Amino acid sequence: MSAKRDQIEAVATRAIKGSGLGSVSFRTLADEVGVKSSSVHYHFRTKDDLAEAVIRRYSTDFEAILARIDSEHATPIERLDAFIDVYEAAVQNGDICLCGMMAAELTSLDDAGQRALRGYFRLNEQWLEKLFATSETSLQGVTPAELAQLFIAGLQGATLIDRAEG
Amino acid sequence: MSAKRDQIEAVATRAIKGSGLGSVSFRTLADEVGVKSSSVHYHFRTKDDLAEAVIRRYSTDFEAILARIDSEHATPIERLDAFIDVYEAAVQNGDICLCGMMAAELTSLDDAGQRALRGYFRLNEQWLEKLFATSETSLQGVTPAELAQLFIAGLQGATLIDRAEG
DNA sequence: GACAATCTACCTAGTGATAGATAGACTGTG
DNA sequence: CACAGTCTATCTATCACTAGGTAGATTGTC
Repeated sequence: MSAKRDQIEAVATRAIKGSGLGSVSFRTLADEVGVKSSSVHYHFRTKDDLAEAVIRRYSTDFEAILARIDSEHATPIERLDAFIDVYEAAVQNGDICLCGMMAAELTSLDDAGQRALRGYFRLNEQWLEKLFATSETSLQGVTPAELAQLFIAGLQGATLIDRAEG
Repeated sequence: MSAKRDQIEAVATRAIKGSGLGSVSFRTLADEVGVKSSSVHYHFRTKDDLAEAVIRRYSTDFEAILARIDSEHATPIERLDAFIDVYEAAVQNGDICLCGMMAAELTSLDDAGQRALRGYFRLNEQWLEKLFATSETSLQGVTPAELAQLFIAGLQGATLIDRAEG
């Protein structure tokens, strides 16, 4: 895993968060990193490859964050607080979840990209679902799975709309 | 307001809902309507103009829906149900809120477009806020305005993620 | 020398946008 | 009524530019 490849992924991630995959080109990417566009193609054969790699990286990074939360906090409530803090910190930072951004561009992703994106949301949901299941809190008739879905939907929607409204 | 212009707006709206403003071109739009791209430019001088017009139209259409809900339903609970039904029907229909879609593309909109988009979300929030304010239900320490924001964030996020997960 | 990484130089296809022309409907005036 | 002028809506043709992608030469390092 070369350093340049990492750098390209990082720059691409930031750019996509800012204005979506559609407005990120091999040329602008290359310029920012300081190489030629063909060099970007060397590391990521197609734009679909780039998109998938960026989602995968984001997903595994997030997985690590969840693991850290689990190890640092014991109770469900503390863990949930820590989870929300991650999203809130991003919003405060003017940052948007990469995958929330790309959910809007879903149809312009190839199969592998769509699968990777689904993986990220499932990762979120399953973690939250386990959390809600172990918690004694139970709202009338709402399953932990439903609650988990509701939760990330709220968070993702909030980050998007927050930026639109300021 | 010519019929062709209306038709172009309608086709553009559907296309943007499907895959965003970025993947809608004057040419594809023109082909679908059955005219030349220059004729689309006649009605909408720039792409920014087109985007703004589409958002405005969507917004006023939605305003009419809210007015109808107000006139057809008396109690806050019934009105809220009717509101949710609108979003749920859209999701069931494989449809995504135009403005939720464009919230992701916010930065590629010009000032007028961004203002129009903000207008849509404010329209939603203010309607919901008034609804929650008149309702006797009050969660501990949550203002009607906050509740309204939470609510559309959840709905918007849900429509986006629903499509990603199926 | 082999291999990884980067370059130069190019291609094809598509973009938003503009210029200039034209057919037909509308409008005001003598 | 008739005619001149004007407006609407569309066309053809083209612009300058950017997109993703590719072939082949060059460089540097083990």
